[in-house]
Amino acid sequence: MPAVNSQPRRARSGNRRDEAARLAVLHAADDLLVEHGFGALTVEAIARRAGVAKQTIYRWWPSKVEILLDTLIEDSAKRLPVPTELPTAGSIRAYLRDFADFLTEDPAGKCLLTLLAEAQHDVGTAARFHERYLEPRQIAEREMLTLAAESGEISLVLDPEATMDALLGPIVYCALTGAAVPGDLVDTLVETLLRPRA
Amino acid sequence: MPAVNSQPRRARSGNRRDEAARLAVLHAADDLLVEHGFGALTVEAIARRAGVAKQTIYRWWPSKVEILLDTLIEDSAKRLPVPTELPTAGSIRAYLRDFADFLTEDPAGKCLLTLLAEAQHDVGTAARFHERYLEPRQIAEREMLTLAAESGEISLVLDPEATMDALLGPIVYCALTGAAVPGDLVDTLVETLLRPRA
Amino acid sequence: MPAVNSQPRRARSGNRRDEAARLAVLHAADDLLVEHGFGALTVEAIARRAGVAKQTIYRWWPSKVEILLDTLIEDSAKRLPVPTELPTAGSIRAYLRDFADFLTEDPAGKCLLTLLAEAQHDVGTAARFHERYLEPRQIAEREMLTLAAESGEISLVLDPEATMDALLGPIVYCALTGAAVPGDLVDTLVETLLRPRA
Amino acid sequence: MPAVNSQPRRARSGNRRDEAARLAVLHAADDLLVEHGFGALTVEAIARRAGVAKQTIYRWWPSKVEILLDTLIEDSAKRLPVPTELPTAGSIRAYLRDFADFLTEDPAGKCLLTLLAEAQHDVGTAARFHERYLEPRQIAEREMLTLAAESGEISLVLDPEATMDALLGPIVYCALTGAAVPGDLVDTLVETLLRPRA
DNA sequence: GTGTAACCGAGACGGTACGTCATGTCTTGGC
DNA sequence: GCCAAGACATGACGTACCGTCTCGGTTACAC
Repeated sequence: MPAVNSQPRRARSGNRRDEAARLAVLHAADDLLVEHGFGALTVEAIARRAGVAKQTIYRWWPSKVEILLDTLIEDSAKRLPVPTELPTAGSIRAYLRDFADFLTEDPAGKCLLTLLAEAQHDVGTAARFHERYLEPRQIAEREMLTLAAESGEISLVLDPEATMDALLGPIVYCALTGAAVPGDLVDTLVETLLRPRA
Repeated sequence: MPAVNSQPRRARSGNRRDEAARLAVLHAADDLLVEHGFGALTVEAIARRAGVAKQTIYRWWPSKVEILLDTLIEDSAKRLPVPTELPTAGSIRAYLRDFADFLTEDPAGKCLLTLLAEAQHDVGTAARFHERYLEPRQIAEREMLTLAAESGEISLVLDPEATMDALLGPIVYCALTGAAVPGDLVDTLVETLLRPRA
Repeated sequence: MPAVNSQPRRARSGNRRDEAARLAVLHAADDLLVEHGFGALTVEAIARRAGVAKQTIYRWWPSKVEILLDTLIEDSAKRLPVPTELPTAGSIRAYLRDFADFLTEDPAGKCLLTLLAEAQHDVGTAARFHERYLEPRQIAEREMLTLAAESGEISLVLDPEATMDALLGPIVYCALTGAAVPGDLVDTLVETLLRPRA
Repeated sequence: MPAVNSQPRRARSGNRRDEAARLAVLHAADDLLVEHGFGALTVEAIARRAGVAKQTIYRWWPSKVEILLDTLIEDSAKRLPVPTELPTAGSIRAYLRDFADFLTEDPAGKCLLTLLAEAQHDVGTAARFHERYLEPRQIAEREMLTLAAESGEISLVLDPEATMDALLGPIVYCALTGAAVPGDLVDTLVETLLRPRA
């Protein structure tokens, strides 16, 4: 199926950026990634699938990694907001469980794992991934922990940064190795590292 | 530089496999990976660097991933043995610290991260990586925990598998994100998840 | 020497075929053939010599044989037209002498011999060589003989096809064996097989 | 079918040349040539087919061309002797007809055409082909014509060399272009160029 | 209205690497 | 010393993508 969806697509907007093309590229990239893996995610394949010229991709994205980053950032803002307003042990636990589900079930989770992987292969990817995704999220997560600690909801054993590594690390590691995240793992870590009130 | 090292190389033994070529390929692959990253790790570049014909590589390895696996398995048997003989909380903690050093400092650690990453991109790689590296190691690690628990050295809060995920996950996650592994993180996790005697 | 010649080469016309590249390939192929023989005529060498990417060759020609056919057809239309307008014994004799010179001296003659040879090695080549070069030319040659006979210029002893075989065969055979075509051979054959008027 | 024929082949003769291997190579080469064409005639394929090691071929023949030459020389001595004892117009005509049959029907004729073709591609082959096959035969053929002329059996219009070119050329040309040799062509040429007695 | 400028699809181009095949040389070990 | 077996360095094969480039065609905005 080459193009996007039914409508005539003749909304081509002259000298403005074509939003339909932008979405077609984003969806094509994600579809290819989920269906055939990163190996099949070539710019030519994306262009083919999206019904778009290769040049249109290169005009707007410096690399296919940036396409995935766009997808990831949009999707994880929607699907996985960091609870920074009055966070409690409960909302943090829920966030971690959502994160586990996101990684193992959502197409955009595949996207995150892929970018984390590609960042190991290429320093440019690593830099952009940190800059655009990882660091903003880590800042929000640390704020979440700090606020919860200040409001007395939790009591940290380690500093916020190490705590988040200890909480997220096992989830990411399970996802990377294809294992399910053990249910009581998250609970136990929350219990021992956050020491929730009461 | 065609590498190899000093000795006359005339150990090429007729219709037997050339051990010098095998080592040259392994070292060339590791060197290229460390120096220029996975992107520069092409079969042609390995052959060039090793002073070996491309066909010689394809004769013995089905893919460059398998070359890295060979390197990883040999090196991590040497550098990172799982302490399965009379394990104690101390030896387990030492193992985890060695693991963190291995990942962040050793060339072969780069190799492990690369394979873990490439396994996200390609299901074949994932299968081989699990089969040849991850599962044998996980079995040994679970045995380590079980023996230590049975001998009363430690007392597990979670089952062995989840425990290892909780211990290794943060270390791997830090390595993947380029962060140093916080020193007290390992200690705290050992303390709370293994509950060492006395 | 990447060849091409003086003009700015910026005639590359977007998504249209690059005529400069086409000519560079044709000339590179012919040059290599004449200088180093068919054995050195690899697609890679042609690409190198023409200053062109290998894929550009494969995009337009299914094989190096087809490149030679293109050269041969263009050159022999220029250098060796079949005299089909009011042919006489004299013009036919001149055609045969031109043919002998073409085979033994012209670079494109080398091309014809090479294709005739390669047609012995490969049935696909044989088919294309007949289809694109040999048959059209044979048709023209038979027409030449028929017209000359009908206008009373010559009187055939054998049918046109056998006559052409008897006339061309010795010339081709001499060229194949590296011998000069004896001067009186052509004359004698014309005399005895065409029986010119007066 | 890897090997040659039934008998145990265990006549392998220690430090003398293995005649069975020699014949196996010759036959394998000819079979491959006839069955799959010159393109499939690789040294590896010959070795495989003959059940012989590659080195055994390289030990005795400098190239696959020399293998074909061996076959051709043996076969054409048997199948196509030049009638140099009391040649007549009739025996010469018979020789030409045999030659036509040999070229178009006999496996060894395929061999001759192939060598003639390969000689166009490679100067080394051309030299060896002339030296070992073509020149000895041309000498015998000229002697045939000279003897017949001296004994008054025929009367030459052209010198012997040009005459043989004129007689053989059309036959070879027809074979090369895949055409049948017209029956009356040989007769007419014999009639006009040899002018048989009475 | 009519340039004109930026977008778009299409796709040719010079490259690099892929994985395969045949070359001719070499060495082992058996006979 | 010959042989089967087969590893080796070399280099061409034909394919897939890379990222750059021009072409022609299509709006949308400025004049």
